[in-house]
Amino acid sequence: MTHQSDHRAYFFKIDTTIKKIRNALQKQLNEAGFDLTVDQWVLTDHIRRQPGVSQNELAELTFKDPPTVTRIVDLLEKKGFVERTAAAGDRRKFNLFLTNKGNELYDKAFPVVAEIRRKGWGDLEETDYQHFVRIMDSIYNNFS
Amino acid sequence: MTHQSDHRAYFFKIDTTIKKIRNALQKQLNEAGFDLTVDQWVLTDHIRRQPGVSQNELAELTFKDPPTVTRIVDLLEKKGFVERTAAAGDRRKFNLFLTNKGNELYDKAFPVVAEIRRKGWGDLEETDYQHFVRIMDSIYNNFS
DNA sequence: TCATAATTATTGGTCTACTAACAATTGACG
DNA sequence: CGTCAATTGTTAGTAGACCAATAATTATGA
Repeated sequence: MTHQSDHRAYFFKIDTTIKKIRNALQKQLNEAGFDLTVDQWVLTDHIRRQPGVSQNELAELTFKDPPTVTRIVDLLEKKGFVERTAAAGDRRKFNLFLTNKGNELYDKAFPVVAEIRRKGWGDLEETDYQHFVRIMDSIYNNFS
Repeated sequence: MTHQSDHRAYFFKIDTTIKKIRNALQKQLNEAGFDLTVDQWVLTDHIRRQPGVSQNELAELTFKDPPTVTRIVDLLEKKGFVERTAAAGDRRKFNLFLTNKGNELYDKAFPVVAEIRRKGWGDLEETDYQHFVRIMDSIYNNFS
């Protein structure tokens, strides 16, 4: 990697790619009539898979900040998809669960999200995925 | 790519990687004492390389929205790094230039940004870069 | 020419990211 | 036990991303 111009490009390329994925997913969610943002979906997905998870755990799992999680959970709660329950044995914590409405939403939205994911990966191969993971992890770890 | 779990991961991995890069770069800019965010740097960089560029051109180059560009340019102008000049022949447009202060900032900040970029790529190879570009472009184009 | 469409930039509103500061609670330790 | 530190979650403020709507200007076409 001797050419400076190539070095400059990798930040830009990752940035534009994630924007494109987000836009495509948001557009699909909107067109399918879901009252849900991409990040709200991400939290919903984690709560579904790990019922009772706390907000701090959610922050670690999603690489979001605790204040960001607070606000997204606020919105999900206001929409009636998620409920905060006092955690047994620690009055600082909440356990998060999907409501019935939240579970219904999840069941309907999941196929839409899965389809977008499949579409984005297209006909890239298993070996591509290995390259992809190795390169992304390498960049990530170079900053850790 | 038969395993669903792998499919789900690529969005997440791109998202966490770009966050990590942004955080590292912002931290370096802060520690070096620059009054500049990452996105403000991105616009500054483009204006330096293409003096007189318009805001809409900047939006296309950076994949940002015109309103976002307006607001970032507002901040750069307020800080005295950028000036808007009425475009000759089209009173709707501005031509953007770096001020002397902006050029001085650029000269000082560039090495810091370049170092972070180099650090992030680490000892990944030229062939890795080719894989990287091919895979990112493929995902991008699958949504276009 | 003149009405209409397109372009350029802006403003307003919502959502997410990040920092800093804070309250409430819990844990650690003398 | 009682003080101090750490943890959990929240609020406030700034910045950026996106959508929708708008004003001003320019381009188009009957």
